[in-house]
Amino acid sequence: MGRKKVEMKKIDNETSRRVTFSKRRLGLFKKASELSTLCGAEVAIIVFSQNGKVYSFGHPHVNPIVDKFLIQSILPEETVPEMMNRIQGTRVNELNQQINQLLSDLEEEKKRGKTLLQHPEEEEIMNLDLLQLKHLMFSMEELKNHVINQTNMIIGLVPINTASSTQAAVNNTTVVPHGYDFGYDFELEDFEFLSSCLPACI
Amino acid sequence: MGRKKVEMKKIDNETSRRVTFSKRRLGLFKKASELSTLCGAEVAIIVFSQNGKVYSFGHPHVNPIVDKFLIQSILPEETVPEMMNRIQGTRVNELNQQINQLLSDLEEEKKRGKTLLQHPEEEEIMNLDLLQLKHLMFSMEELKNHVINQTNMIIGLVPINTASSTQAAVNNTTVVPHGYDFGYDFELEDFEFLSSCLPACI
DNA sequence: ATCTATTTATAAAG
DNA sequence: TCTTTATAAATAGAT
Repeated sequence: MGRKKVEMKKIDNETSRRVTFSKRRLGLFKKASELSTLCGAEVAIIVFSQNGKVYSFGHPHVNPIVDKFLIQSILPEETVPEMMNRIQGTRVNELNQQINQLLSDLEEEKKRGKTLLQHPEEEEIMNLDLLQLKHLMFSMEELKNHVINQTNMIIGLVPINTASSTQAAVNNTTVVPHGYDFGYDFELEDFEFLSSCLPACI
Repeated sequence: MGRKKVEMKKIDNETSRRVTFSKRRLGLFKKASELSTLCGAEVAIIVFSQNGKVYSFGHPHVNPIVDKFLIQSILPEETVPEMMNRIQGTRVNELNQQINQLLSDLEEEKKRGKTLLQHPEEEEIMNLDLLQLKHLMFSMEELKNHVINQTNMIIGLVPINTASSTQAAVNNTTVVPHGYDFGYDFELEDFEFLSSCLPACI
């Protein structure tokens, strides 16, 4: 796209390499911006120059997209679009309120010496929310392991584990000591434990 | 770049929006690939379609660039290029060996009832490595808080904290209970604690 | 998916 | 670095 066709290999001349980097970086960001505007997509770009300087672009913002990507890349593929739809359509604190409601319902039921699970209709609601919580716990546990593995790799403290994010990291602290891989035959205590540790479990 | 100039607003027609998304996404990735090749840069792109489907590009790989960005965005700006240079030039396990060496040196010194700090030359080496460790601890603590805040924001459990990554997250577990913000008047135990918890401290 | 008319990006020059 | 300009590349609309 210029006076001459350029060969697709690293530009030898330092000066023209820098010039090309500047021009094309801006061009790339412009293209990303257009893609975002025209198609309603979220785009994040991270560029490190050869000198280690960082440039980033994000519409609307880089970090939320990066975080979404990290979670996305960890979750089983088929659950992701549903989860994202649910999350994006959820007002802040709405899920929190749901959990609080469930917990106080639960508390009331316990006082009456019953469980919600004895009511078929409420059982279904409960299972739905437990499934969501289970997925969240899974994603956060995996995210933690991913971050640990990647950070270790980056700082070179342990040998590179090529299958990092899908394997559990070697770590001897148990953040979620129990109730993590429960099925539908869960204990009520597990549910309370899960809810209480959600904001601090990473 | 086509038969007609297009207005820079979201394309109304669903079909042509999808077509444009496909075409331009590929174009964007191609541009990124060229930038990377021509200029020796590292480029990562994350795209979410309007339907929440994720597409990513990374040269050489997405995740290492994303992780580098997360750490980069947390560290004080002036230390980053040096740190990255040091990290990139360090063979895997080299830093680990350095730490082990320091720890065994430390053990020997303790047996003799002395500390390395009494030797000016060794003190300097020690201070350098402690500074590095301190920065690492700082970055990891901040990274953890960042991930906690962003995840909470994403899943909507707590109100959005707009200054997330630079503020400590509200969390009542203390991952690093002491020795985190130490200066040069540190305790030897702190150094051992730091080293021992590095792989598990996120 | 493939084809072109056009627009856009950009290499080289100023 | 900033502008200009000739040309390569990307792509909008059509098939």
